[in-house]
Amino acid sequence: MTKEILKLDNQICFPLYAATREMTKLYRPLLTELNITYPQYLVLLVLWETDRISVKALGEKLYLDSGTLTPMLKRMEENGLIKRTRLKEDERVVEVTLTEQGKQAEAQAEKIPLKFLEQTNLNEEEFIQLKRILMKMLDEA
Amino acid sequence: MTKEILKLDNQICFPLYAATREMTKLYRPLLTELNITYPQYLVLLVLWETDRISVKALGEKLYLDSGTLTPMLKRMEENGLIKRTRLKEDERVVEVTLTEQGKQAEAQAEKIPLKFLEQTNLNEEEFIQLKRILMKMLDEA
DNA sequence: TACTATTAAATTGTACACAATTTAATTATC
DNA sequence: GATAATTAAATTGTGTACAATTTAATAGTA
Repeated sequence: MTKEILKLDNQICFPLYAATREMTKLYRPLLTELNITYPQYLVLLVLWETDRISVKALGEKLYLDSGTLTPMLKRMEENGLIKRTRLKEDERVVEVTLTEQGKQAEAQAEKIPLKFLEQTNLNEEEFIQLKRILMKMLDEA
Repeated sequence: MTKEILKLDNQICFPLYAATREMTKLYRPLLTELNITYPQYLVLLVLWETDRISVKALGEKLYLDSGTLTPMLKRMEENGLIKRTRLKEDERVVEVTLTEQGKQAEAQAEKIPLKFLEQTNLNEEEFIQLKRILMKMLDEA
């Protein structure tokens, strides 16, 4: 007899894991139009706000390390969305900036959040609660 | 000026994505003792309950396809946790079962859920709310 | 100033995750 | 009963994730 605590239905982290992947599935068709993935979309969200950012600072914002970011940013550079430049003042640092194409993608992306929301079955109250709890989880991370 | 709707802080899916990865980071040291990953842990949770299951049914439970499961199950088989057997009655189907070692791992795993909970900063009410909302998201998937 | 410590990216290697296709077996239909 | 359609896994190829290590540059210190 399996302990109740080890049953799949009693896990909290499994729905978290599954819902995240279902969520990115909803985004995927919207992002394919821009020829980007979900993590790449997050990088663009940051750059549309900040214009330029180091790989390290970007990693702190997105909870990703250079092992993930370096190859991903190289792909985005190849696709003409961003530029990677080593800083003159400190050659250890690589700064990421948007290309013209990367800047223009923002206009195209404007409709994504609403299109995503249309596909979900959560109401506003649930979104607020969900976000509050997830942010609290991330607080200690 | 970036539209408010495109700011990272205003996204709901980013905290979902980030919290999931932070959650698996908490699990990782607990699972390394058993020499398994988080998705492999989910497979074991299912098998501890059901004894035998087809790859297809497993995929439906975990929201994963054969492209992910086949290589993962092969690794688990190599590590001696499970066995993969083609059904005599229908040779298309591969059934997954636990080995002795896989069964015995359950005893070791019993302390994982509690150890995980100790590391989080959410209270019971928040866990209940979080789970309810995530399950609703998964309903439509 | 040499030497050490620290820091930021990049690299290496392993493991998901998933779209798209292929393979092999079974079922449905004529 | 032969053929077409469907089904279940496996395969192929691309893109994250992340631990661990390496490389190169800067900062700190005797």
